[in-house]
Formats: sequence, structure tokens, C-alpha cells
Amino acid sequence: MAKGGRLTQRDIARIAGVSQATVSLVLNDAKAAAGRIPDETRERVQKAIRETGYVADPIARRMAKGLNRILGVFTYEPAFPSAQADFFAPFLFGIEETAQTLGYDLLLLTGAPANRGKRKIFDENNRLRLADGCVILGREFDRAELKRLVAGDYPFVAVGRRDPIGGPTGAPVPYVGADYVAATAEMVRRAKARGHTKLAYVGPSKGAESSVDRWEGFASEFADAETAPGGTELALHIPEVGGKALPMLEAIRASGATVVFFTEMADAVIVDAAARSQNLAVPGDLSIVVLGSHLRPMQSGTRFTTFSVPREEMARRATQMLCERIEAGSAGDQLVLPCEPVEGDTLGAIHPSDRLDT
Amino acid sequence: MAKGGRLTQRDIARIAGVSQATVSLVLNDAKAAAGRIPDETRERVQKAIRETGYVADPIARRMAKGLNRILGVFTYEPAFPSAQADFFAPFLFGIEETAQTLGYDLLLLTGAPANRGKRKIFDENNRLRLADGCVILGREFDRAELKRLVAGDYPFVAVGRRDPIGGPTGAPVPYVGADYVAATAEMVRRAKARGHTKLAYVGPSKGAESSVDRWEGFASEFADAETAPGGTELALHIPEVGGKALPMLEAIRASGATVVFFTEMADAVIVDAAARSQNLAVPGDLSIVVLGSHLRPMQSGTRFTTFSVPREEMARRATQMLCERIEAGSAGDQLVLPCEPVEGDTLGAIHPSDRLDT
DNA sequence: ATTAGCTGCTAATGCGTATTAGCAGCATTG
DNA sequence: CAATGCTGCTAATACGCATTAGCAGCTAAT
Repeated sequence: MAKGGRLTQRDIARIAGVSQATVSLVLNDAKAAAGRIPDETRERVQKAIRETGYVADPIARRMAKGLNRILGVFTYEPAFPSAQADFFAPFLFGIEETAQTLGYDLLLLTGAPANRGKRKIFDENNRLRLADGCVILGREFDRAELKRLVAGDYPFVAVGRRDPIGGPTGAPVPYVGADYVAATAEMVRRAKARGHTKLAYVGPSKGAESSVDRWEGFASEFADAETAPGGTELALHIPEVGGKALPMLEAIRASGATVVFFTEMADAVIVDAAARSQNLAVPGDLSIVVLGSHLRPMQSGTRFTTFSVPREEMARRATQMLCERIEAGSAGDQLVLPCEPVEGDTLGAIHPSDRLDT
Repeated sequence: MAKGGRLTQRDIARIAGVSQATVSLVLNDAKAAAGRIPDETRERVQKAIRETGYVADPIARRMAKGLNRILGVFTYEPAFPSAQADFFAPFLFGIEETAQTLGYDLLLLTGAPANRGKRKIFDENNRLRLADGCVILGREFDRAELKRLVAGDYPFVAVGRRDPIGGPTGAPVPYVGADYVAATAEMVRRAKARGHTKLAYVGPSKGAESSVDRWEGFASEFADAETAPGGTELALHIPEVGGKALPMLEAIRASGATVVFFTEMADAVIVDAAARSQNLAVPGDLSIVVLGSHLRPMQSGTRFTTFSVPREEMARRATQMLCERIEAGSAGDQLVLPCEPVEGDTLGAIHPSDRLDT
């Protein structure tokens, strides 16, 4: 072992009595210099490698060759700290699984932002390039950064649908998303099928793509209902999320809505609890639908009617797509996965007395 | 942007009308060439950087400088796939949190083993060196690899106590562990305090350090009890883990043990269920103690008497220790964290009828 | 006998950065 | 006026590897 402590190809070369280039050729083997290196020499080099336990420095390798079979994972919010854990974990599961299968390591870009403040991709210590490509997670993206990414030639795939850059006809963003539009519409249809006509909605109608999509799926079910007598009606819309339970519940009741759709599970949990504590039956007196959740139900005891966002599968597909971009240089495309409806216990038939009201 | 697509310091240099070296000096700023570069030039370079959005290639940086503020995380088992998730997640939380605080990114070494089989650190595509140092997780370590790591100069810290290499007086392994010995002994003392004298133990007495430690803590409580009349007695020891519920339960009952210690929560869960289904009261007829668990209780409904292994804290401390090794070149040491007892509902006073038996 | 072709290897170069030695040009000093 | 010191920069090199051009030495073909 040379002075630096670290073993290099030069050391192996000296031991085996060949040149550094030969060592490299033996290592990268077969393909390139097939037949060009006799077994005798090859064996001598491999012996030296075995005896010293030499392993090539991946950094130098990457430096020379360009790729290193590492996938970056960038999250706009810290992925682990407990609040976010349940949200991110399924994504990480899926990414890790696929990365492992495809023989990639994972680089979690967790680094603290250089200039205190928001996390940024194009930070001054941008480490992205360390990886061959990168999966991007997060509820809300920085559009400017996304634009730069799309314009650049660095392979990436977003998890979650993303609007094209620069309007509907703009440059598409490679992503794997969930079909919130269809899933939400289906929930509304189920509510209508049980006689509900006055609906409440708690959650934003604009902002992140996932919010817009849910709202779109929700709103789409009104158009064709207008014509029918006693058509479906939006009784209340609370765009703010994370409000207090009682005020929310009161507003809902006052609006005459018989079913309320929440974009946030947390809101549903507290309103559900508040309702029950006031001796309101769920779904007897008020039905509750949550627009998306993942498998591990929150510990609230209530099994909400909702649909499950296939987070793991999204992550798997995104990782696959990324690897294709890297390996085949493909452009990446847009993929939307269906969400499975979850029956749950909180969507019931409309209360008879409410039915008379109409 | 030059041909390759990727922007380099040479490009910036050309734009700003200086040499590549100057660009590097401006980037690494202040310290080295303080005063050596006039503001005018500095500004010109920075302007070029700003306008092009140049960011230094971290690979080349690492190549030249040696460090890149990346911590590796190596796990002998896949970290995410759901079975392991609950075990590894708290560690990852702690590592990520600390890494983020200290300004490191995380490299998850998930790569599939090159030669199908067990995961190995010294694989032929050893990627460890990509990171400045590495945290190693896993229940059971490969001693040969550990030995090599200790002998080498690559900074690492193990999570979980590890025996010194080559016997008690051998080279110590840097680690952050949990004090299973003390925590287990405390559990036994609590059982004794409630009158239990015939104990059963389900779990290995050798193998991984964590197993040995638990057994040692357990066994240590017998020595001083021998002298007393009606001293504590090991009524049954089932070294195999993951057995069938009924045979286990029967063996325990047959042995006359009034309390059983499990190393595996999973075993406790099924035996507990089996007991209850046979109308045996827990802890009325049989007390159950689980030797270690983490915070999120399993969904079995039963709150077992146990102690909590501070996994997150272990991970935090390990990460800190690793960073110290990297930055200060310190050797790393051995740290054992206490486990908090968890009262739970499954350790009760001995049954009167059993008391008479003695 | 000359050429051509093959084999087995090596020298040289590039990847993008950090770093060091040192070169001009100018000001100050002796 | 020469010697010295300082300022502002650059040339050169190292990092460890992959890769290419190409050199010797030999054999086979012309």
C-alpha cells in the first residue's frame, strides 16, 4: 500500500509487474480487450487484486467514465422527520426497492440549504451531479427550478403530476403521478349514488397540481348534474386546510351539506371526532370522504371512505423511468396511475330527513 | 455552455477573461487567497457564474480534495422493504436529521450484491469510498469485513454494540449501542419484585451481540439469587425464535414458568394471543416481558411490558461520532445508551396459586 | 525479403477541480 | 540603480481511473 494509505491501480500494477492500463483493462474485463490479454497475465493481476483487497475508487471511476450507478433523491421537504415520515416513506420504499433491483445506490439529497431558507436544487453546493439522475419528491415544486431542469440535460423524473412548463402547450415534465381527477370524481359519484346532493369541500382549489386535480375531479361532477332536478350542489367550500374542528363542523352543518370531502386526512380526523363528540353519527348524520391516503391508516380508529394513492408503485415506476432515461437516453414521459377506492365506513346513504328537505 | 453540455470552470474562465485557477480561487474564496484577488476581478468571475448558473462538479471536487460531505449508510439487509421498515426507519430518521443539521448528504448503499448472495461491504463495486465515511446498520455483522474495516483507515461507526475484533482485548469497534444488559436485568428484577421465581426465556443466548447482551443481563440476575431460598430459576429456555404459538405456550405452561421473556416482539404477540384464546389471563396467569422495542407499538392491541431501545438517538449519536471521525480524524469510541423501561400491561404479580407451589 | 496482420502490452491523455510554485509588473527601499 | 517585496494572476500538476493510439515482437502471406 502506497504512502497515501489508499491502494491504487498503480500499486497493483507494480505488484503484478504490469502497467496501470493493464490493470484497468483486466478490471473492466472481457468486452473491450477480449483476447488481448492472455490468461497468464490476467491471472497475475487478479491475484494481486485478491491479495491486496483492492477496489476501484468509484469517484475516479465516475470522473473518467461519467456514470456511477447512483440515483439521487431530492425532496423539497426533509424526508424523514416524523411529521413527513408517513408521507415520504412509501415513496422511499418503492425507490429503494427498484434501485436495488436495478443495481443502483441511492443518494439522499438532504443537505441543509446553503443560504438558510428553502431547499433548492440549484444550490451553490449542488450535489445533484453526483448521481446519474434524480427522482424529485415534494408536494410543491419550485417552478423556476423545474424549468431549468427541463431545459437542461440532466435526467430526472418527478413523482406526482406536474404541469408542463410555460402553459398547456409548454415543455412536458417527466413524471409519474396518481389520477386524482378520476379518483375524486368517482368518490363524488359514489356520494351522489347514495343520495347526497349538497356537498362540502375542505381543501384548496388551486396551488399544487395535486390540489388542482382533486378539485377538478370534484367540480367535473357538477356540470352534468345541473340539468337534473335537485341537481348536485356545492354547499360549502373551505379552501383553507388545517382549521379548527368546531368551526369547520359548524360551517358544514350550517351549509346543509350531508357529505364533506377533505383533501387532508388530518382535517377529517378532527372533524370526525368533533362530530361524534356532539352525538352526530358518522355517516348517519354526516358522511365524510377523504381524497387520498396511503395504506397505513392513521390511528384514529375510524376507517374513512377514501381512495388509496399507490405511492410505492408510483415510486417504482418513476425510478424505472429514470433509469431508462439514464441508460437509454430516452426523454421520459408522463404516467398517471389509478387510485384504488377504499370503501371505509364514513360514506353512508343520505339521512331521510335531509332527503325531504329538497 | 461548451460542447459536452456541462459547464466547467474553464468556460467561466473564458467568459470572465481569467484562468481556470482564478475561477477556482474565487469559488473557494476568502480563506486561501485572501486579498490576493481584487474585488473587481472577483466580481467579474462571480457575474459569469451567476449568469451561467454554473455549479462545481462535486465529483471532480471530491477527486481533487478528498472530501465531499456525503455520509454512506450501509445496511446488511435492505432497509426499506416493509418487513424491515419498522426496524430501520427510526435509525434512518436519526441519521437523516443529524446529517441534515451537519450539512451532509446521505448515500444509501442499497446496491444489489455483485455476486448474488449476501450483501458485502467489500464488494467488487465497493461504493463506500464515495462517501467520506459510513454508518453501518444491521443485526448481524460479517466479522471478517468488520475486521478489515477496523484495520483500514476508512471512517465508520456501527449502530449497535460490537465485540472487539479478535477477542476481549482486541481492536475496539467504534459504535453506539443500547444497554441491553442493564435494561434486561432491570426487567428481571421487576419480575422478581412481583414474586416471580420461575422464568422462561424465548430467544438465543448467543449469536449477535444484541442477543448475547440480553442473555447476559438476564442470566446475571440468577447468580445472586441462588443463595436465597426459593431462588430464581430458569424454568425453560427456547433458543429458537419465530416458533409456533401453541407449542411455545404449552412448553411454557408445562415448565411451570410464571413469566416469559421474549427477545422478539413477534413471538410475544402470537403467544399472547394464543394464551388469551385459551382463556389464560395475561398477566393474571402468565406474565410477558419483551426485551426491547421501539416506540411505535405493533398493532396487536396489547401494551407489552418492555423497554424502549432509543434507536433514533443511537443513530443521531452514531452520525455525530462519524462526523467527528471524519472532520477531526478522531478514532471514534464506544457509547452505550440506556433503554427506558416501559411499564405496559403484561407484567403482573405472581398468581397466588403459583406462589403456593414453591 | 518485404509486407501485412496479429498479439500483448504501455505511454499518454482526459475527466474537472484544488493547489502550489512561480512569473510578470510595479512600488518601495537601500 | 539594483535589490527587495508585494500584488495579481497563471501554468502546471495531482487526484485515480478509462481509454486510445500505437509500439515492439512475432507469424503468415506475397
